[in-house]
Amino acid sequence: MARPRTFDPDVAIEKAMQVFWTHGYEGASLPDLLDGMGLTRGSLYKAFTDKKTLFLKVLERYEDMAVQAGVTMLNDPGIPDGADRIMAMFTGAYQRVTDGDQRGCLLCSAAAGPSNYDDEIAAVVSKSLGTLRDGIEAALRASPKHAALDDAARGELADMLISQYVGLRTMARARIAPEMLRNAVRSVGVMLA
Amino acid sequence: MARPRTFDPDVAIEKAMQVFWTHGYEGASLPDLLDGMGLTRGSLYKAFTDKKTLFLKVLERYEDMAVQAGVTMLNDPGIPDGADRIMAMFTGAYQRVTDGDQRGCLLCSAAAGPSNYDDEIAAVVSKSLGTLRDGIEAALRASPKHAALDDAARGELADMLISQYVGLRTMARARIAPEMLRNAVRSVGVMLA
DNA sequence: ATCTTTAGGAACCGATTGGTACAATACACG
DNA sequence: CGTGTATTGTACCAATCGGTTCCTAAAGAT
Repeated sequence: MARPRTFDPDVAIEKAMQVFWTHGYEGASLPDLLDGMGLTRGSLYKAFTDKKTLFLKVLERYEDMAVQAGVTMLNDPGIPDGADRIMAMFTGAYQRVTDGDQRGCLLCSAAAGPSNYDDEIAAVVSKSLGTLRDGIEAALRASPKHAALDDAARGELADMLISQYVGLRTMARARIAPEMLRNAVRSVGVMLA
Repeated sequence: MARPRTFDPDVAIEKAMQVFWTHGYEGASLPDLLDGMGLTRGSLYKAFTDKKTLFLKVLERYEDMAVQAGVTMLNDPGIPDGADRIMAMFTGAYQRVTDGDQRGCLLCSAAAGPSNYDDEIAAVVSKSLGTLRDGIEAALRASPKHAALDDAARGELADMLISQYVGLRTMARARIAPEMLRNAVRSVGVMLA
């Protein structure tokens, strides 16, 4: 019909995700995004409406990617004990820091930032964190030690663990001493063991 | 010598703290601050140099106020068991949310935001979180159940608890369902009991 | 009363913010 | 081979950003 777009919206969102991840929502300027995405204003606004809409799309993508990866890990049948899967998630978070990634979690940064005054962003953040929480709960059910707990206690433990995860990744972004993060993870391991 | 200033720098910083607390560092504009502090540009820049310097002063004030209040609570001799003091801190954090304060923790927001690219801010954040962590560790020593732990294990537990606290308050800012926060706190209680 | 020193306030600064308008462009289809 | 249609890129927009300048008002010191 007409001139086709020369960029793939999916990879554009992927690139936008990287920009938001490092700079945060408010910290990422239009030039930052255009630069990182490799397109111009006209294309961006035509394809993604505006900055906030783009960010919401990025958050959805983050959910489809990072959150789902976490849930998959939490359901990994290759690790028989669900508690071990949870620990894999925590040690993975610590591993990221030692690998030099100190951007933390996009979701957690969004939680601490714009979600406080923007309902739509807050809703997406809540939903994604809920998804991860449910993954943790399912993993707990697949752990002999925690399968014995009653539903309420197990649910509360899942809530605590998701909160622990948010804290860990938030502190990672603040460049807290890595040993502190490692120790926290270790202590989670002791608790779950 | 000369004309004295008509405002108290201490209360000005206090007011600035409220503005930064609700809007975050990047989200708080100069007009926001001038409005909230009740003074004009000339006075602000004369007294506090610039926005970032003001924010650093605010963070110090936050440490002197909120963090020290936490540490005091963690050392409260009126509560014999240190674990109970820690629980008082966590239930207090939850209480804030049910009381309608969803601003979370200024320190945690700073951790998720500017501390990622600003060394000075990151340093103050780390220091304050470290202070709180040490308070938790001391409280653990004053808990019969945890006094028995070896130093390493107790220190790791303190690291985990401060991370838990950061996560809790970050999620509060994202307006996560309050029951989730309450459950997380409950689960911490189970763990420490 | 006068001098000195500083606070206060408003006008102003260039840079940057997110967003828009529009003309040039390039492809698909008749 | 036009022709229509959507994309693209650029120029531009008002508003706001954090910060500076400069003049006046005010008050303690002498």
